[in-house]
Amino acid sequence: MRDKEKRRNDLLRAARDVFARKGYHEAKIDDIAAAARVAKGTFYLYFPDKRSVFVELVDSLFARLTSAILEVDIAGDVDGQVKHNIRAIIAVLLDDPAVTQMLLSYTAVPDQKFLQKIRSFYEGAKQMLSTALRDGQEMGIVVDGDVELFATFTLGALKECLLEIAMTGKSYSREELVSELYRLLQSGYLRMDGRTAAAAAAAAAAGGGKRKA
Amino acid sequence: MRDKEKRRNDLLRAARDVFARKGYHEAKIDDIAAAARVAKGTFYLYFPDKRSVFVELVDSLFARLTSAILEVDIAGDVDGQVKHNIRAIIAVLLDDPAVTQMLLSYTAVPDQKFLQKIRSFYEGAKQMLSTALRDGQEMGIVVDGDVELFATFTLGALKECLLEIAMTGKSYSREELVSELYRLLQSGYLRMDGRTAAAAAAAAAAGGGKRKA
Amino acid sequence: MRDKEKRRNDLLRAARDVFARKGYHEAKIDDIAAAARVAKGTFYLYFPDKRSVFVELVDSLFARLTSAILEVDIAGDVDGQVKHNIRAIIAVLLDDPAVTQMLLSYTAVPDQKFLQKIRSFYEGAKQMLSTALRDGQEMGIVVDGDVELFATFTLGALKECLLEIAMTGKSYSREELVSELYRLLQSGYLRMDGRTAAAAAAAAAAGGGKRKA
Amino acid sequence: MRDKEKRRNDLLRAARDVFARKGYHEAKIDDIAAAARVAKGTFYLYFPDKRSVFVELVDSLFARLTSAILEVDIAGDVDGQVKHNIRAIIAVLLDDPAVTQMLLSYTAVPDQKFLQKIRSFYEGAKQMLSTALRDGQEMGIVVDGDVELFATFTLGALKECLLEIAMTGKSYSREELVSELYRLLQSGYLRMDGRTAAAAAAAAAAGGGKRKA
DNA sequence: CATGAATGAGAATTCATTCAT
DNA sequence: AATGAATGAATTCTCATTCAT
Repeated sequence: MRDKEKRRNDLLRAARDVFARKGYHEAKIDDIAAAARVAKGTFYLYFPDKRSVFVELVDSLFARLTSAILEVDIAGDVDGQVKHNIRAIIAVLLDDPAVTQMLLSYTAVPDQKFLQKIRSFYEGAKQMLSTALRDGQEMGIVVDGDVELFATFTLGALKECLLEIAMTGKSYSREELVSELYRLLQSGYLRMDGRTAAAAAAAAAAGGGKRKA
Repeated sequence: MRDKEKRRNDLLRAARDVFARKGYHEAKIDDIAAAARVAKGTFYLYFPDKRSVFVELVDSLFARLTSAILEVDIAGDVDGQVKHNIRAIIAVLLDDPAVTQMLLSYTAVPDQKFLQKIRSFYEGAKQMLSTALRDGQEMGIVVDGDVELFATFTLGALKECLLEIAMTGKSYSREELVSELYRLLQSGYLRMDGRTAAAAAAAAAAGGGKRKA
Repeated sequence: MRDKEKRRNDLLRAARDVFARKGYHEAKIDDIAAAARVAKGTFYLYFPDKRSVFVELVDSLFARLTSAILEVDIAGDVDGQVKHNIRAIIAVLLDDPAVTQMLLSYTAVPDQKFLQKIRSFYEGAKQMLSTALRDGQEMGIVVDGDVELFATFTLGALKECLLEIAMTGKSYSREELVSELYRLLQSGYLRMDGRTAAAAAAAAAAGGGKRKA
Repeated sequence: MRDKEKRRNDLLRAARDVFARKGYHEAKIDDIAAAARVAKGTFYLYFPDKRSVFVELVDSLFARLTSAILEVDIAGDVDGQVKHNIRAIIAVLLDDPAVTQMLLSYTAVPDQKFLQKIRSFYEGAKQMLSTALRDGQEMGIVVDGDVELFATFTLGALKECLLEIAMTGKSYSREELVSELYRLLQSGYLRMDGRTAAAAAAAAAAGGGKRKA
């Protein structure tokens, strides 16, 4: 049992490395098996096919991302909670730069169906953010304008930063990164005079907060 | 004579559509030939191999992008020039959403070498922007902080907007888009009091202005 | 008419050169047409297919060889006639080294069927020679032994000499070559005391003489 | 373990037969695989490509030929050693008539580079022989004349004999063949009065003896 | 007649997946 | 469970041949 689990993880890790290094199509089952030091056939004892390892890797990153993000409680220390979320996202993604790269760069995706899945993830994030920003506008803490454009803008900025780190291995101190990103969000399109509203928008911008009226 | 040119364009267009629809690896020569309503062999009369069509498509977008951008003359109407550049970039990319998608999403790139090329393009853009922002800091019109991070942030935002438009076909009026983007740049990390300085930084943000003094 | 003939010859010559330079399979119709400075389609106005040009080239060499060789008249100057035949063979083959190379080296033959044809040509030559040698043995001017082996030996020697000349372009003076070959034939397995018998065998060795009891 | 070796040999043998029957270009991987009763892909588990099987077949014959030939020691029983070499060459070539055919007839060679290799093999043999004959002339046991021509003549004779046997399957008793060939060499252009000198030249003619003093 | 663009059958090679050991 | 040899569908690219202009 423990052994099976271990072997499976070995394969996942091997696959992740090979995918990151060569991209999905250039990564051969032979490469993955070799990297995991097992025979090619063994791969198929743990995964039904090539596609499924890739999907599992990205899905697991999705999942970690989702569970790392805390729902923001407006009654509490919003500022801190937002920073926590940013910190958590960064931690999750930077802990797995190889998969982050796959997720963010779209590079080497198994097929159109999977690409669709990634897109809808972003689409969902964008929707959440847009809604939060629209609320912010009503509260007067977000400047007038097309909130969907604002959301796209924000998401793109975040993606690019994380992608660069994942790809170049450039190592900002995480705390530095968190505060810089936070500042950019704040001094960006936000014109806040109260911390609550700012937090609401920022939390949304961080990608995972569930708003509460 | 004219016929050959036309046939070549048919093939380019067909390839572009199939690449956009299926991604590089899923696009088979048969698909491209079928889309162009010619036999498979005909494809090879116009292109040496599959890779080269893809490269040509993206290269030509690069070229159009490069030639569309005007060098900003600080002595003149900087504001207008910057807006012109944003407008030009948008025009070029939106005129060819399929290839824009390939360029911006990195989706299914033929090989590592080509991926390198795209990356170095972005790297170059980021460098230009960073330098401009650093100068802006000296002039006091850009807030203190890591300019490379600012640059990454800005580029990502721009890419995401254009990518979304390219992929969803969402049709902002171009003028609306230009002014929103411009405003986002301005009200972002920029803290300007004179138009010249703002223009300088914004021009750089637009990706192509060469600063003078 | 004259024009058609000329164009046909241009193509034959072009094909010969390309075949000699690249071998049958590497020689493309495009190459031949280009060498003849005509369009690819034109080739097919003069030859039904690729194979047929090759066959025609070799067949024509066969024909020239056959017609160049004089039947030896035992009553006359046998010595001179034999030398004439050797001279003629050499002249024919060295005048067309490219095709000689094809014929002799078997290099790049269109298919098994054609190879068969070349083989049977040699087989015939060998049979003629064997018969002549057997007669020579009866007359006591050829040493005892396996005449077919002698014939094979002789033919091989002749082929190798001509092949080398055709391939390396080494230019013996033809007269020198004739006398050396003649001497080799004479001082080889022949042990003659009368000129008649020697002539009979030598003529046969030269490949074309029809014996007369 | 043993199985892999066996499968590899099956493929080599199958390839050899198909090459001999159809020639290099007409031999398709499908044919070879079918002859070995394996799937097409299996071929590529044992050989990187079509060319390499061909090369391996001919190279291995080269190697067997080279290792079969003993350096002639002039102090010993030269006559016997020369006969041994002739016998060895014949044994090697007749044990593998299919590959002998490929080697000797040049039939359908994979490419120009490979042709070059075969040619340089013969060129080397010719050079060795020429040198030996030149020395023989100085010793007065080889008639005056162009030694390169003599060498070419000799090599051609040898090749033709072996080729014929390989192709027709004509089965001389090997011993008969050896003595006939030896006699032909001796009673050919050689005019010897002592056995040593004769042996020296003959050894060279046999293709592999290195002369001493 | 000449042209050369178009064709598509055909070949080599790859690699995900299967399965006997 | 593990192995790795075998499979063969799938894909790219070639080039002799055709045929509309």
